[in-house]
Amino acid sequence: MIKNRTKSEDKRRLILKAAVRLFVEHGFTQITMAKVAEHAGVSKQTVYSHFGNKEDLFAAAIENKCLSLGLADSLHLEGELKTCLTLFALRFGSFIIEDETLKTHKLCAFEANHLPQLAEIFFRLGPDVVISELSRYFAYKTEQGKLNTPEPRWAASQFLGMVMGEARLRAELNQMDEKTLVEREQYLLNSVDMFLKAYQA
Amino acid sequence: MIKNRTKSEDKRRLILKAAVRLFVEHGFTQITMAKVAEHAGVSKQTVYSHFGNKEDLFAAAIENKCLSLGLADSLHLEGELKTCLTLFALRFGSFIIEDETLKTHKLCAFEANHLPQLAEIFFRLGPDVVISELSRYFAYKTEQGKLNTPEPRWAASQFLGMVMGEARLRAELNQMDEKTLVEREQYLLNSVDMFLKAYQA
DNA sequence: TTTTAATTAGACCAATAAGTCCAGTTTAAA
DNA sequence: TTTAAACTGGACTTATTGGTCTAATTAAAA
Repeated sequence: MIKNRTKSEDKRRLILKAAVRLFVEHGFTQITMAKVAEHAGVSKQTVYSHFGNKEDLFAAAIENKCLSLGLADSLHLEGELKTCLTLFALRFGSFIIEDETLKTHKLCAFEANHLPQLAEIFFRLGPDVVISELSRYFAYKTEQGKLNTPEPRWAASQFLGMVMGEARLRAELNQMDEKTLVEREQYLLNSVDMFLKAYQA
Repeated sequence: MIKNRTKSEDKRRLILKAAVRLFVEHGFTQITMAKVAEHAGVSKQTVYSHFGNKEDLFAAAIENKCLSLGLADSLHLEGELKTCLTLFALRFGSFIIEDETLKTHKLCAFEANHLPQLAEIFFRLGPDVVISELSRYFAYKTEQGKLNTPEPRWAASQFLGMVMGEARLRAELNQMDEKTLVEREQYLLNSVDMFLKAYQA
């Protein structure tokens, strides 16, 4: 079997790295095991030694990708309320229209039907984290008397939905246009104002 | 060549119908031309006679599906403001978590990379219609003095985002849970209230 | 050094699928 | 009835791919 020898672990990392890049860019069916082996600079047999079959390799690759997307960077919810919401809106608003984020999301959503575990991983490491963190923050701010959100999870859901907005719909379908993009920052600031107008205590 | 003879047109419709059902359910790569022919009760050659190749058949099927999803049913924006928004939220909120709607959306988003025309069709017949109609309605209500939305398209974007909410994210990834589902109507009513609190004149 | 695990390159297998071809049959128009 | 278009079923070609097997090579541990 495979132990944690240095060389072997190196190969494993190379394979995973290549798999992540190729799968996220081109999807499950378009990528062959031979291509992964080639891009990893490794023989096909070695790929099969480390990851038993294509589906397992795919799942490992997606999980790895989800963890490395950098979602956490958007989640520093500290400081004064409005500043905090604004910062989150701008950061997370950029994050969700990034090419890598979108490709991963679309891939997981699409393959969700025949690989349920995949969608579960993505949801748990992605949307669920964000909604939960935001809920917690809103509950806290309500407790502090700064906000009035009796249902923090609903408020989180609403805020997230607004931050996505038209830009997210367009980006997902490769229909982003100049107008939506240059107006995006103003739109996000406006959404924060709108949210506070409805929920500020 | 193929004229508009009755029998021939019938066959064409049968093929398209089968293609729509199969492609939407299982995606592009999973469906073979032989399967389409079989489900349409037609020979493979006939499929190729009517639609030159697999990609053309796919595009035709998706366009057909987009037009028949029944989006328009959500778009009767008439009557008193709050009633109208509530009705829209409930109808559209249901529409976007329907299985057929989701499958079509995910398919188009996923195939958007290598079939750009497809994503364009979907965006034009789907999201774009909704945002535009809602914008128009908000502009009108602002003109009437009932709302105060200086940027109607932003407000539309925000309202749509809220209507999607957590349920949409979950449904897309097959992670719908009981709680989110039974609370959905209350959530949508709450979103209408929240929107009006921020934007009612 | 010896031995054992890991890797490699490439042949190989079985299955699948897009698209073509064709001889014979059905359909419908003239 | 004649004729031409449309359809059928199935064989066929060509190409791809997931996965296995093997003999030879390399690397590391004992």
